[in-house]
Amino acid sequence: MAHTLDTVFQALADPTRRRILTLLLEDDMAVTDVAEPFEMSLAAISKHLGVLTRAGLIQQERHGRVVWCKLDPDALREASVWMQGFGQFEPVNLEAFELFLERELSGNTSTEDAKNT
Amino acid sequence: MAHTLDTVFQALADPTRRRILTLLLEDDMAVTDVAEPFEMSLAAISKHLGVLTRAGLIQQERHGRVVWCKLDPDALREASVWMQGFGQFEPVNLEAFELFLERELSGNTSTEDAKNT
DNA sequence: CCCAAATTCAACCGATTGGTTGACCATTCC
DNA sequence: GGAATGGTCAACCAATCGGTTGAATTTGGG
Repeated sequence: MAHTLDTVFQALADPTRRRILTLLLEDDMAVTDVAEPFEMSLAAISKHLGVLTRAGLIQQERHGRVVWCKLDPDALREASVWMQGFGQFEPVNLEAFELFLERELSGNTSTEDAKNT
Repeated sequence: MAHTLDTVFQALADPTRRRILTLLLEDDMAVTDVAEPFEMSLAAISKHLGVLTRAGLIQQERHGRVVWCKLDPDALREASVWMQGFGQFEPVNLEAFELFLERELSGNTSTEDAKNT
């Protein structure tokens, strides 16, 4: 359970898998149809789909001998929340940078004994 | 752009690196200070910082013999934009993010504890 | 000048990744 | 029933990953 951020980001780190996601964005598809535009084996695509499923980014559902894949943005949303937080804190970080510069200019040895000439 | 989505997501896929980012969220730090809360070698942290730098998520600046690391959310924003394409998830709320941070900082990824003797 | 500190480099290790191929289940259809 | 279709499994491969240790490099200080 609980697809972690590790698995989500790991899943997103591969261009093939991201392309699969964009495919599924348009429509739900069977595994063979997902594989069609790619130049690799069906087994490889099947593996990629497994990674995406385990990451919680898609859902797979067997109907007869066809396995349907559909997007499930839950995990994506989770990761998105995590990422957006860093954008929010940007001004804070900028302040910290100024602090750092000040420290450097004054030759303070608070963190290190970094004394400039 | 040097940092592709591949490298950004790959960088984010490791819990140690995400924890480093949350550290740098608070303040800019020297490499040794970044490494301090972790239970792995300095060289390992140095490698992680290299990955983050190459992904464009942080910037490193040498001052004397100290290398300062500061957050650079540009690449993060880039990836975030990509994810936004996947749907109209609910607007990101900061509360959820802070909850997430809390969970990560206190609960930790269980890869390591025993920070203090 | 020499030592200590800060950081990286280099070689190495086991585990994982992304891909292949061929065999193997299921299911559908004639 | 038997063959074709849809998909996964298993073994294998080279490449990368995340970590280690030890040596090297650069800088600062007495």
